[in-house]
Order: sequence, then structure tokens, then C-alpha cells
Amino acid sequence: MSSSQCANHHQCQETALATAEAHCDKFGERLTPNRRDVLRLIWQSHRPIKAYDLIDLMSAQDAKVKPATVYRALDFLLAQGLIHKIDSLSAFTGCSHPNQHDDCYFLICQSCGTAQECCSSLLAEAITSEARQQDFKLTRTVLEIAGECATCHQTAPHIAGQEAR
Amino acid sequence: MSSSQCANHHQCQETALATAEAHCDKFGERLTPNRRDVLRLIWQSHRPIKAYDLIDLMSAQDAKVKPATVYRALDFLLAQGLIHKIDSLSAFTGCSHPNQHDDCYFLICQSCGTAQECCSSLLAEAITSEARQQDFKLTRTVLEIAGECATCHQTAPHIAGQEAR
DNA sequence: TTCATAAGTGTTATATTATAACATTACAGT
DNA sequence: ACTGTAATGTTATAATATAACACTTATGAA
Repeated sequence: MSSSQCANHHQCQETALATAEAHCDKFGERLTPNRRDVLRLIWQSHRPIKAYDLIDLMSAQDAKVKPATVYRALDFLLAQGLIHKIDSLSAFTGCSHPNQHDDCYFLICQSCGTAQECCSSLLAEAITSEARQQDFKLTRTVLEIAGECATCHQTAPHIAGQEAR
Repeated sequence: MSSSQCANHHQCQETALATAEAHCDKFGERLTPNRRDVLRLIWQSHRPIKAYDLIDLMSAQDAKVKPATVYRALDFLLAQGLIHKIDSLSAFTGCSHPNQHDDCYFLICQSCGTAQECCSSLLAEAITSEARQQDFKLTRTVLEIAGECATCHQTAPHIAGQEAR
């Protein structure tokens, strides 16, 4: 459920790639080397990562990767539900359970930069119900909650938020 | 409560400017001509408006207004709670009740482009409660719901969503 | 196998969104 | 009027994202 709670992030990454592979197999989509590289780098980051940071990571000294290359991979991964875009950060993060549901929200820690993906059918229903009251047909919900995660305020209660980046 | 439900948008605009004036008086802030112009243009738009559209509207043939001018006004208006930024659109919209609460969300119609500002203490509590369960200290919530508003699906049920812009 | 097609990538250019830095002007309090 | 702060003007550039078109690779039908 979370990209920040795994004890072994390397494991997360491998699991995510295997999941993505399976997903693409199932739907007849191609997880090409470029797409796989981008997905791997997104999972290697412990927090949402920006497109141009991916470009930098993928670029060697001589061979700079072009924006379109990365954005195309991102578009594909978004379309497959393998990653999410966090609008309030203009950054991307892996989805740990592609295609299972679309009622997820994010807890974004302004101290450590992690974004925990959470799912709550209760909350999803509350939102749907609100929209219904306004006779609004919902197609997509962006719920991004910024603040301070448990780890950060347990660790550094006095300077919390100062070390954000 | 809503920027899209007023029968007379001109009236909205005048009310909003008066409210802004009062707010600034109260807090010793200056609603300068530049800031007032930007706020007026935001209210003149019936939907969230982008920074560069504001720049275009403010620019005469000869005298182009510079980005910094508009962004500075936007920063001020955001800081005063007189406008909101819709992250998923990179656009700005007026706030009809500055300083009254910060548990607002937006219903963004992909058909007509309006963004209705809504407030629900029920929903706000549901979100707070979810965050609390994760021991997360909430500082800001972005809730942006995209879909089709009542007016649009009542008016054009078959081609809904096609005429988005 | 071969060809036709579609999907994916490379590459260049440009659009869009936003901020930094520093000079100048306007304003409020004395 | 003097002075310090706030606001604006101006130039430049950073950061984010897409368009357009040429080329290559994979896939599947003949």
C-alpha cells in the first residue's frame, strides 16, 4: 500500500517491476527498456521524483536523454496505472497496486518528502456522496494531503518542517 | 460558496472586490491597482484562469505586462486567501469567503471548465480522521474533483465531455 | 519470408509555467 | 523633507511539458 513503509526498498522495486511486467503481459502492452528504466528509477527514489530529475538520472555525461523520451515513458506508465502523478508537486511516484482501485490519496510529508499512497473506501464514499449531492459526475479525484508524517514528528518534533526540500 | 452558481457574475465580481478591500483594510495589507486588476480579471473569468492568460488580458498592444508582475499579485492574493490555485489545472480562481475556513474542495467540470468551490465539514473531518489514523499532521489538503457538472450533463447528455477546453 | 502496418524512439524545436536578481519608484511614519 | 520598507519594473533564466516529423523496430497477415 505504501512506497515509504517497506523495510527493504530494493525489494519494493523488484516487486513493482515484476508486477508491471505481469500487468503488461496481461494487457498486451510492451514494457520496453526505456519504460522499464523510467519505472525502475521512479521506484528507486524513495519519494516522488520530477521528470527532469529522471532525465538527469538517465543521462550519461555525453548522451543526454531528451525530455520527450522520459515524458513518453511517463505517459505510458500513467496510462497503465503503474505510476501516479502528484499534481501539487509536479512529480511522479510508483503505484503499488495497479488496477486494484482508483480511490487512492496521498500523504505528502513536507519534512522528508515521502508520499504515502493510501486507500480508503470510506473516504472515497464520502467524496462520491458529496459529489452526488451536487449532482456532479465524478471522473477523477485528486486528494493530496500535505503535512508531516509520523516518522518525522516522532524524530524531530521541534524542528519539524524546517528541513524540507 | 460557489463562483459558478451566481446568477449575476458582475455582481459576484463587485462583491468580491469589496470583500477583498475590507479584508486588506482589516489586516493592514495594500490592495494596490496591480493586485486589484488581477483579482478583478480572475473574477471576470467564469472559470479558473491561467497566469499567462491574465498576462495577455493585462497587456495592451504595445505594453506587455511581464510575468513577474502578475505572479507577484497572485502570490499576494494567495497569501491573503483571496484566491485559490487549482494545482491540477495550474490555474487560479477567486475565493468567495476568504479566511472563513480552509476545508474547501473543488468540483471541476471538464465540459464547461468551471470550478465550483465547495465546503464540507463532514468531508474535512473524514480527511482529518484518515490522516490521524496514519499519525499524520495535516497542514494543507488539496481536493480537486474532476468530472461533469449538473448543468452540463443535463444540457448535453450525449456529447458530454467532448466540448471540453 | 516478405511486406505492410502500427508502435515505439530519436531529434529538434518550441510552448507553457514560474522564479531569481537587481534597479527603481511609491508610500508610511517620523 | 527624510528614511526605511514595500511594491513595481525589467531582464534574464529556470523548470515543466508538448508538437512535429523522421526513423527504427516489432508484429502479424499474405
